[in-house]
Amino acid sequence: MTIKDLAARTGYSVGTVSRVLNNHPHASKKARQAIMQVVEESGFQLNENARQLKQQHATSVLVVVKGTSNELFAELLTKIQQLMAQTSYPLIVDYLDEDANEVLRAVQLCREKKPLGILFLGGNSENFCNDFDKIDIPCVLVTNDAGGHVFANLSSVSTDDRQASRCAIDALVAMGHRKFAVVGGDRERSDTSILRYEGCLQSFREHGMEFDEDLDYQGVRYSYQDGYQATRALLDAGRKFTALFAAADVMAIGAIRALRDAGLRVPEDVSVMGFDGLPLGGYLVPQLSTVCQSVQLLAERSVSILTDAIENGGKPQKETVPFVVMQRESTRHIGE
Amino acid sequence: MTIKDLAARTGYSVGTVSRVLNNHPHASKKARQAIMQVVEESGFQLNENARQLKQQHATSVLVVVKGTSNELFAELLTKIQQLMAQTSYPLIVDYLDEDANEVLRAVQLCREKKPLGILFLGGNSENFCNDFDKIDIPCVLVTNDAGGHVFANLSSVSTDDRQASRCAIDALVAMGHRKFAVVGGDRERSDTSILRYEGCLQSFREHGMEFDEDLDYQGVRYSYQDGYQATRALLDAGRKFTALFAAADVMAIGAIRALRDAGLRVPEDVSVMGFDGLPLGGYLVPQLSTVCQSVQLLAERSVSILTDAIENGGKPQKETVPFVVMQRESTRHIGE
DNA sequence: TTGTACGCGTTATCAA
DNA sequence: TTGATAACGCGTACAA
Repeated sequence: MTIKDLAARTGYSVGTVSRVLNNHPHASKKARQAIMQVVEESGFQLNENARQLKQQHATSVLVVVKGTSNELFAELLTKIQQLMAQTSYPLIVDYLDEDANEVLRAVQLCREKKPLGILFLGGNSENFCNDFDKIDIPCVLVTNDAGGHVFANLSSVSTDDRQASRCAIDALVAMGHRKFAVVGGDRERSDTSILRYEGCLQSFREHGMEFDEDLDYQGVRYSYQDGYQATRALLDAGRKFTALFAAADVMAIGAIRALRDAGLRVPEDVSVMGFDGLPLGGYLVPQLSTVCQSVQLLAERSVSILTDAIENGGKPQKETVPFVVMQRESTRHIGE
Repeated sequence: MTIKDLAARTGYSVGTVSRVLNNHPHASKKARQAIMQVVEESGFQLNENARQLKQQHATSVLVVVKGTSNELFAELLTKIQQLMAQTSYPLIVDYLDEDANEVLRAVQLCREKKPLGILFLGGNSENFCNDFDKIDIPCVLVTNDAGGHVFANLSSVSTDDRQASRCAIDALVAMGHRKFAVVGGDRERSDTSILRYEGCLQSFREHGMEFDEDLDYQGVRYSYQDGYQATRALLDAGRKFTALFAAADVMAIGAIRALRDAGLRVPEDVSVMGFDGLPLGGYLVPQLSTVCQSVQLLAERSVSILTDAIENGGKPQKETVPFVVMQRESTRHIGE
């Protein structure tokens, strides 16, 4: 079934059929009705390949997800899909390994799929520096700040990671904690990890607290297992701390298990604070105290900025969305 | 950059260029070298749209994922991606809402993307009955049994859900439990839920135990929240039980929290057994006892069966993969 | 308002 | 082994 058949069946020409199908002007009401009638009946659909070959670009929006088992991104993606469902842009989702180069992948996908815009869920600054100039469609970096870049087609929507982790530490300090351990990401390669770490340091400094950057920090991957092992390493090294800050909820969960395996109770012996605000955290025993990112806002603003850029050539925005430090059961006040 | 340019640059014709690019015979070594040389230099890539328009089908495999926040499927997908990366088939992943019709969606995607085969992660028997005859490419239903269907292009790879949940209950009975509650899925609409429930009933019957199908069973969605609320409902209704079986780990986690909020300890007061074997379960306090599905085997067999069907016209298979009942910390022996 | 005809980049058929 | 050329299904300038 092609527009040719459709033309034959309705007595109109392919030109008219095409115009009707694309809602172009210059088609009579009568033609419109007659053609749409047959379309409904037959469930006809335009051939996307022919269409894109002709138009030289798709009508779709691409989502590049970095890291394949990331709860936060999964949630974000769900929200984004809901929002995009209200537009006419089909969504193409592409998953990458955590340490793959998302920008090069995007360049390739641009050639293949010719999307109208790209949403990056996670990303590495270095990759953007090196190769983003090869991309010329509107893009939004979600959960990462693009502040350092000057590209005319790159926006970003993120939580202020530095500020957020600083607040988290501040909150723990306010509860009387003075000795900390931090389980975070790779300080060399992950922008997010660097910012969250810097936030910690800033708070430590302001409160005049000691922190051994090598011994009290563990830079690992964002996973249950790495959170577990990092905490174990801290304990094995004999580090003493009353509070542990994990730069992601999944690591916090691994950390809690490691503490418990070492005979320590949470929060009685050690307070644990996570980062992200995954729904899961609210069902754990103890409920996880955490820095809650607003998935809703992150998704809404990203989609809004991207569609605006696509449709109206909107200028790139660098936005930050609010966060909340949630004190639940895995942290507690300790005596002076 | 098109094959025309490539032809011009190398002095050969588009025909020869196309043959070289597709590894067809009848192209001289010399031509091959000259052309590939320029391809390397320029990073040329064939236009996928033109290609598929001409060939009338893509070279890709489609994965239809039912339910957008399903940990098990997320894991499965990761494994599948790894396995497929070793083949030449690009993967197209499509997510659906839990109660959308995956078969109709697949029919639509077949028209749009013309894939070589489809992997269904989750699916509803009824939908397959009604509309699967509209699909004529090889398909594999993963985690669900297609035993009831006779389609010549539908395989399945799954855990024997009935048997598995029966074993889970058997294990709890062996630990001395006699009063049960079950938090499962919708018995009306989800095949998996029905099978897991039937497995429970079978074990109850064999051990001559009482179970009130209406009062001791909660049919809800597979989520933390629904697990929590279902358990709460059981407690509010005054049901007494020493063991709770949840048909999914996520529900078990919600259940444990609900028990604890009601002042009950796990496993001292109530033993809780989940289903799926998510990695997360091993890091919880208490570690979750569960029926562990083999994600590895599920993925391997599915991919293997699908590629065999695509490449060699292999006949449809209905396979079952082994499971393990893992006794960890959320279940315990109780006295007679 | 409608119809005709060309070209998008590729593959495949047929001659050479 | 190669080259010319006709499709594939669609959008659109141009003509009517």
